[in-house]
Amino acid sequence: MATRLTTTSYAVLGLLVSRPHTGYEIAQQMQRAFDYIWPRARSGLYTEPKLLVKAGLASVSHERHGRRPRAIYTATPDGHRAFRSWLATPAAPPVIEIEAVLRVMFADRGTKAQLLSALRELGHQADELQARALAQGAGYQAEGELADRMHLVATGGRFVHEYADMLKRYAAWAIAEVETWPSTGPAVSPRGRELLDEQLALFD
Amino acid sequence: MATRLTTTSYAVLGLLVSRPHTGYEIAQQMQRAFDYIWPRARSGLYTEPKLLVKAGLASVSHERHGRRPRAIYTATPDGHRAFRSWLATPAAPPVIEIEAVLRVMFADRGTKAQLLSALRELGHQADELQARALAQGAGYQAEGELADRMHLVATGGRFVHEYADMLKRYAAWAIAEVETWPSTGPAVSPRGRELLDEQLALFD
DNA sequence: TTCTTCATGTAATTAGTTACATGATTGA
DNA sequence: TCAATCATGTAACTAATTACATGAAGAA
Repeated sequence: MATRLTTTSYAVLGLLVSRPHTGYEIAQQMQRAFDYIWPRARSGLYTEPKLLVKAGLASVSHERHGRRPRAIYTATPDGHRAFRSWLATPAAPPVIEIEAVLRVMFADRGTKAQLLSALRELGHQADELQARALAQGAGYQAEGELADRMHLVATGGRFVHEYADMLKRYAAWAIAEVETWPSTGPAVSPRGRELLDEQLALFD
Repeated sequence: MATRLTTTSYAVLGLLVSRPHTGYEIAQQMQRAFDYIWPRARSGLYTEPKLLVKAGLASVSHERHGRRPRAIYTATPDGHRAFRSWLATPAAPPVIEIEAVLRVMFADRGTKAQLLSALRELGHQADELQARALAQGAGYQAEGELADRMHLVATGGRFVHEYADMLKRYAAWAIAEVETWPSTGPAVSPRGRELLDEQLALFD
């Protein structure tokens, strides 16, 4: 029976706990608020609330939107309870996927120019991320709906900012470092030893 | 025909390009070197090289290990070419999944203690990550096999270090911030406005 | 001999994505 | 009335995970 709920399910349930949402509103909120730290494809978000209904954690009512049906989901008392007990469980550890760094590790198979370009790209992506997050933060300043959750939005938003900043700093550092190499090949290996030692020395 | 290769496939191909690997060695290397930035379940890594063979990018030879068969994979000339042209393509943008921050955003549904505990947990996870990465870095100092790729390993390793450091700083900051709140509820909303303004001011 | 760790995979399942399709609303 | 954008989903596919199973080697 009740197939185990995922973190994504709980994120959606969390939205329904505060007020009823249509499918579209769920998709929108998930992207606006969580896309930076819990990215999911929009289309999949339409199916999540159905699972919650099947599990008894949400209820649907169907309205019409012109001639189209539209579903409105609300958390049931069971849903409220389930969400509260989820908050008491340990959180999944952080996960990252950074292809640019994978390319760093394989850079000796390619050219220095390719490596630099991957790193510059990473820097740009971080810039954009930070800009988007900033624009959104500014947007929240205006709105009333989130007024009493602003401390939480801001505390979450700070993470995104710090993260993007870290990416930028790393990209800049790596670019400067690689610039000093004659190539990505084994010729630079004395520098490799230095780098490694330097890094281990960051601890004491 | 040839189903499109994933980044994971190319990571495995990258290993085969430098020398032949058994399935076990592939799994081991992927975990040792890439688990921090490109995590994949061990068992799945055994099937990746089969796809490469099917695509003509690798070849297998079968040895016996006692009575058990064991496959040894090597990149074909096509495989070398394919890997080189992959290096010329743009890298996928970075992706993160940080459940702890999701819990921050929903913290008004739970207790302050729960939020603090999620944040402390994040801090510990970052500590462990950094410790593991450090131990591994130290391991590389000894070995000879990687000597001529040390500059790359160190440059990639630096990322992991910076990333873990960022997590630790954020967790510490957020804990200190939340400690000043009477609760996670809406009562603290003036502080919310301050936090947001502060954040927007980080740009100028 | 037995335990542990190293080594080698397969089968079943699932969470999530891509691609597709189309209705409704609003403003020019 | 046309274009753009807002809104609402479904179907097919796939990358990846979990769970399972077991042989080989070395140490005690």
